[in-house]
Amino acid sequence: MPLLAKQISDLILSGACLAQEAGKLPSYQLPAYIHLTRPKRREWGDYSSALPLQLSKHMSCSPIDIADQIQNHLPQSAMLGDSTVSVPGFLNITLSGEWLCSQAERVINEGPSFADLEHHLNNKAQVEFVSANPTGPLTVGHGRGGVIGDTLSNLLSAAGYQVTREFYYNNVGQQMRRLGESLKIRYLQSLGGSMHLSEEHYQGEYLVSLGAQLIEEHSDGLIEEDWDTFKDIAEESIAAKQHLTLDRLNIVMDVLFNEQSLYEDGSLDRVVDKLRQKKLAYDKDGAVWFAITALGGSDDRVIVKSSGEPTYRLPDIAYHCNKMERKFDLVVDVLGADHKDSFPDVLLGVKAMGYEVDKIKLLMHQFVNIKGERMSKRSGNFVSLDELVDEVGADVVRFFMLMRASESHLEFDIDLAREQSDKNPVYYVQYAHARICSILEKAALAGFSLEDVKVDVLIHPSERMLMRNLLELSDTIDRAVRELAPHYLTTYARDLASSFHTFYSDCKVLDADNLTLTLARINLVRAVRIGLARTLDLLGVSAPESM
RNA sequence: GCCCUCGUAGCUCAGCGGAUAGAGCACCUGGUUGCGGACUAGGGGGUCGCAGGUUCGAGUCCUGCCGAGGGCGCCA
Repeated sequence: MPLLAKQISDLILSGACLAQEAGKLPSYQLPAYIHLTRPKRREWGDYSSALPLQLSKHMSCSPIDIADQIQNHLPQSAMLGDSTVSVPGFLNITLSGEWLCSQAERVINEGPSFADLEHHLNNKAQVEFVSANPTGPLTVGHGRGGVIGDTLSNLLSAAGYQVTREFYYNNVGQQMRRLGESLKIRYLQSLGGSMHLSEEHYQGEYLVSLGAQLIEEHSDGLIEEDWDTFKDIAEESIAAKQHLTLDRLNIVMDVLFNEQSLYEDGSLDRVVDKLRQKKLAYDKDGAVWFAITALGGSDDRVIVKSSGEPTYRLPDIAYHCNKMERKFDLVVDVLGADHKDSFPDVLLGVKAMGYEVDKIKLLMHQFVNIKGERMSKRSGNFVSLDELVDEVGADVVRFFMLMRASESHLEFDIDLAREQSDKNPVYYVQYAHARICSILEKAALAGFSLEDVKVDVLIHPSERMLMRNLLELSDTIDRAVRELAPHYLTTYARDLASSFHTFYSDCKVLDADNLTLTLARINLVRAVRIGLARTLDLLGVSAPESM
């Protein structure tokens, strides 16, 4: 179905256009789309437009006159209930209550996809997220990126995109060497050796237990192996555990892309060669530099060290070129605040390689604080994502991670989430769903026939508000996709649940004395259940039938 | 020092250039001889960090300053 806001916008623009044709308004190029606001006061209707205020200067008319003329020329429409003009020049639209409630039938017929969009039906999107290196367990910060990326992917799918969820990891370079060394030292320590980790090494307990595990499996048979062998063992073990953690959060990747493959297929050399051809790469101090300043960037950067090893920038550029080769219409990098600074350099590199970089978007997210303490992987003293899921459960983690705008810091009070879990917003939403299920179960037992339902009996303000909120799911998906802002979904979920709870206390659904009203309300509730379940599904949160 | 993000109620935070700035928690007062009280109705509580600017209109856009976090490596 077309977006609610778009339909209203079209109505108002038609009215303005018709007024112009009738000579009641001066000719002036109208915008293709007008922004609507949701007024705070009920007498201002469901939607307001400030178009008359914006046109006033260009048309040399008073805003009120313009609003009056548009109102007089609004075309007939089933969805249009009432319109008013208010000072200083707003045009207010009230949706038809009967039309609103008639939409319940449509939602029921269309099912969970009722709010899906068709804007991007033949488009391909790729979302890269988490992208943790295989050097330790996932942190709560990775969890935030994971939930943001996965939910955004769900939203893109709902908007019509064919989505690829992708996880990129660096499995070459210095840090992997340190990982291998760290594990070897832990292994030797378990055998009674007196070697110690340096500050550069990974201190986490997970390598201690992995070292001990190696002794069970190989006894002292690995003593002669070098760090590279231990690196392979650690990488495989840690990566597997990371994906088990993601599984617990309902996050499953489509593609695991590793840095090593870019070395093996010659991608890195191709980037360097091409940059050299374009005079955008040069040699200095034994290293190869990327001439970022020549492209308008701040500083030139090394892409191949004097040791012959690439820095992370080169594979990052090659990887994004690879994404471009795969012909995605939209590429989203979900990055933590600590990694986002490299993004402009990568774009410059990809652009220099001859690709259109407009398709590549950044979704940056700030860190997560647990009880005010920042977590660090190297320190070995952190709350892992697994521990967080252990404490509060996957549903709460997913919902909480999306309650804040990505660019805001997120304070996750683990004690509060655990102790006062009754008051968690996620339960509020889930409770609404469970309540609905309970009602529908009773209705099913009563054996109502839903053949011939009259919707014009749904006249209570709580009923129309509930229906309006339900229909706004499409608009919410649209906006979340346009702005890459998956957190709009949690706000929407709370609003819809709140509308339902209000409706529930105002309107008794199963009323033995009024069959017509009962049937209409059952249908309304069935539609709301579909919308609520769909919203939770997009969030990756379960929709329990009882709790 | 330079760059990025944030600064809104006691706390945690929403807020799509529009009207009298909202929610949850906390505090206070009401509501089921009723479909799930994990609910609901209401109340108190605000110099939207500060100062300028753009605009008919700024919490929202621009500039400067202050504060918090992050980044500024031949680490990723």
